[in-house]
Amino acid sequence: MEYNFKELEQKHRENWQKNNIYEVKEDKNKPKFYVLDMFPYPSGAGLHVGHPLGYIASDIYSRYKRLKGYNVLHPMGFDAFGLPAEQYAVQTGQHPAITAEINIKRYKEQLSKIGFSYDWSREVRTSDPNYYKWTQWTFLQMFHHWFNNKTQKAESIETLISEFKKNGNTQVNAACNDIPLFEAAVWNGMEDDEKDTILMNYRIAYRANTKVNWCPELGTVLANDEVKDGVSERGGYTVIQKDMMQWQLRVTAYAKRLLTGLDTLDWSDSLKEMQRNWIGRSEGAEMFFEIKDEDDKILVFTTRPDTIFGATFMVLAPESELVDKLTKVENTEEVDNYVKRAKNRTERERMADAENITGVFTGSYAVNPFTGKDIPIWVADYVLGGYGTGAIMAVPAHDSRDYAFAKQFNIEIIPVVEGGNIEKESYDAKTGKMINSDFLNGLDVKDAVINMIKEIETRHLGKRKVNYRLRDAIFSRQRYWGEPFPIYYKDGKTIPLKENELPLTLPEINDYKPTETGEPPLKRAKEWLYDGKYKYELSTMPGFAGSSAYYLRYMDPQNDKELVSKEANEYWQDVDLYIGGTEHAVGHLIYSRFWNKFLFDLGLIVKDEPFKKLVNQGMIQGRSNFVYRIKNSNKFVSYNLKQDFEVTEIHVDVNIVHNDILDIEAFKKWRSEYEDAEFILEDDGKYHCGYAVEKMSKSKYNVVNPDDIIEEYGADTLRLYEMFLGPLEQSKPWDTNGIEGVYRFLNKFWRLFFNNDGNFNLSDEEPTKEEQKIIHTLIKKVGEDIERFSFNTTVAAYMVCANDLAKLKCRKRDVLKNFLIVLSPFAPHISEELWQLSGNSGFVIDSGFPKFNAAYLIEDTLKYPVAFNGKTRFTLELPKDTEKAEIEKIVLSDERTKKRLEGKGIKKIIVVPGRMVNIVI
RNA sequence: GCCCGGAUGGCGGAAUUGGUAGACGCGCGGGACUUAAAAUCCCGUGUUCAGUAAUGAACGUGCCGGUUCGAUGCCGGCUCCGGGUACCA
Repeated sequence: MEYNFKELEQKHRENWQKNNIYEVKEDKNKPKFYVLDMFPYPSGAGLHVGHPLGYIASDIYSRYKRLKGYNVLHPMGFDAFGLPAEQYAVQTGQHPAITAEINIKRYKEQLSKIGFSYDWSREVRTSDPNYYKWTQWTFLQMFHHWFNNKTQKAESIETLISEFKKNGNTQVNAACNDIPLFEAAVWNGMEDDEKDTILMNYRIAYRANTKVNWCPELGTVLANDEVKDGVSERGGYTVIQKDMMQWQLRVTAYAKRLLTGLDTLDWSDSLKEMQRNWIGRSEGAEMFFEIKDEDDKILVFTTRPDTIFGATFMVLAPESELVDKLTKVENTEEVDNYVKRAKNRTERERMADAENITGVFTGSYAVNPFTGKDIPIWVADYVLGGYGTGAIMAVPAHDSRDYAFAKQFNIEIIPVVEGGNIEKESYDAKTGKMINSDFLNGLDVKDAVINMIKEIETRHLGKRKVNYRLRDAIFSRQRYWGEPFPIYYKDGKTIPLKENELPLTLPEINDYKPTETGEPPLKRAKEWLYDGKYKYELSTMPGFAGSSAYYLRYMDPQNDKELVSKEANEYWQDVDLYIGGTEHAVGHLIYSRFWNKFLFDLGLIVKDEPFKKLVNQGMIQGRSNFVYRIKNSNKFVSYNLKQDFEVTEIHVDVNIVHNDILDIEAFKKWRSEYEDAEFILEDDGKYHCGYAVEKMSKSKYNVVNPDDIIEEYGADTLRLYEMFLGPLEQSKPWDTNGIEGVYRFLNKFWRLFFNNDGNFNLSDEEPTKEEQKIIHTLIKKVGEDIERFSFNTTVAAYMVCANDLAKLKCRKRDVLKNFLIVLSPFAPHISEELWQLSGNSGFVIDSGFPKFNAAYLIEDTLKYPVAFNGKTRFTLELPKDTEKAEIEKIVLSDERTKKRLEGKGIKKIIVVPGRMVNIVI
């Protein structure tokens, strides 16, 4: 019987589905295990061979855990809101819901062929009103809560109101916007809309004026993580800074918890580091500098309070409110021009221009509170409005940017830390002894910082302060294809919908472009009003809204009363294993953690962190092939002969190249222009192509479609080969050439179950000791390797085992049963077929992982490598329990040792029992 | 610039704790079976040198240096590649 993968794979997939074997329910008798993939955004292009890598890995782990007796939750769904479907809608007028539906269908088709063990009954789609009802609901909760810094928790806005009634806001320590203090009497005397305005400054979901990344081409704002190098991540369009009224989420309130929480997670160091950098905690002091002859003060943040004695000037960001106040009449024109120019520049221009040092003097002076000296106040764009206080004290001797500025404008440079040579450059290191610094002189930098902060606090100049780089998340998008805000506006007031009014569904419109006046597309929905009268919020939520809590929804996807029921959440708790790409390191993975912590504060879920362990699969790169056309001709020269000609390198479709040999006939048919192409071949009569590893993309003709691989080799081969390519977390190129190897292995494995006449035939004989050793080595290795996500070596172990058993012509039922079970996480179809042919009942996934028996692996003898000066020269087989002295004796009496020792004395001999022998001569 | 990874045969990669470097697979070379091909099976395959040969020797994990009886792995200094991030005070 042949290994007919096509037939058997389809048969079993249908059978699995018919029997719902991947559906799971809460089961208190079994330990739970939750394995999650980052759900895909279904694009029009479909899957290429790089996409399923992580899905295959998580599927293997899920199946393995299930074999080990766990109740495994392994769901899949679709992130269906988003920009590409909307842009397609703008171009063609096709409703994005239709585009999304088509793409999802295609994705599901492709995914289903790979044989994943998803519980599709739990599928979620972010664009489904029954799903986004809960996205809107969570938003409302954020609207109704504030963050108490004292308890480090979100609390109901009602607690805040009753506190205002009693004491005003004087004793409240909240994560909030800048707001003046007021007493209870003032609060109680306010009109309702005044109160609303005040409260808006405290809400976790709040609406405020802020500087945003505005992308004119896309007609929408973007979050910081959606902007890369000053252009939009999607599309690469210019992004400018603009002030706008926007909904925002107070992620910054959670900065501390987001940071400390990282220590409890089993994530890669690089990923944690990325999050730490993004959160950007820096410790220092905030302090005031008095203005000379004025009543005003400048508040600055510094991480180097120890260097205040070297602060010889101050710099304001062009955006700073102080600029106008502090600019002297005679400097007004110059400063205004400078500020105007700075404001009109895009992020990108500012970055490109970073080496150009610019700035203008305001005419005002501040007083250095420690030296008493007057120091000039400048405006320069190297100080950012959005970080710290938008103003700095500049210490040119110990900050490279201040140094460059001082050199440019001839400002005094006073060294206050011993170390560098400030003639040439600033000395930025935080080590050395203080000088020129009065009471700090002689102290180390570390101690000087502590002493200085103490002094600043005693003299009431300022206080210790921790600053974060993290910004609140801008939550409005001026687009159509997203979740509507459950908010309407009435008489200037912002009113949330009630829970029973959810979901607020997206209305139909006839044109998906922004309006002529630049308002969001929802403006076109004329009849879309609350109670027929009041305007809804017209912007929609960003992409990360729907993906921030989908892992909770999978626990209880059909619940229409709650986001997730208490029972379901208490059972499934959190994600034990999350697999996905690193591109979400600072976007989705920060927002999700924030979202989760918020829901945790409300007591709705039991875990503070959503993703216990996270594994980032590496990118699968493309492997492109090239042909070389001789210039001004239609003649192509083979790779190794091309140096004799002037040639153009041309990408050629990898699907018509095999082992870098071009299929010339297929090439001629590929493009009409190549129909009459001529070729200069090598001695072997073949055309050899060049190759390069680059990103997989259509334009490089190196895209490989998993459907084609499955058609030719089957899903099991695809699954094994994707894992065999290399370590999961590493980037590696896809090269279809190697796939024959795993395909051969599966055929070999198949043949183990058949006799010479090709009939299925297993023997019920007792396995020999040798056979037991082979299979138990495999059982041990597979368990260990899967646990540490070393899937490429697992595949190697299967091959070794199959080779060994084939050599022994072993057809023992006992042995092969274990083999097919341990293979089943990687190759579920073939395993299922052989499981059933072997006469077993049920499905292989419920068979239970075989128990490893160490007794079969015990050896009577050990092979000792004998090394001379650390280089192994021969090996010696000795009984396992040979004593150290005995080993030494045997080694020394060996002929080969004697030969090596001729004329030389032994300096030392090292014997490590059970390991090796090393002789130093 | 800063932070985090990485570099091993012609290629993808293995070596789990400092103990036989190159598992497994691809490719390549040779052979068996076959009228032939495919499939399958067997042998060889890091480099260099010596030898008719069996075999033997030297070198070898990006580079330079160190620790150690012993280093792909640890330490110091570089080079190159990938990723992240940036006038963040």
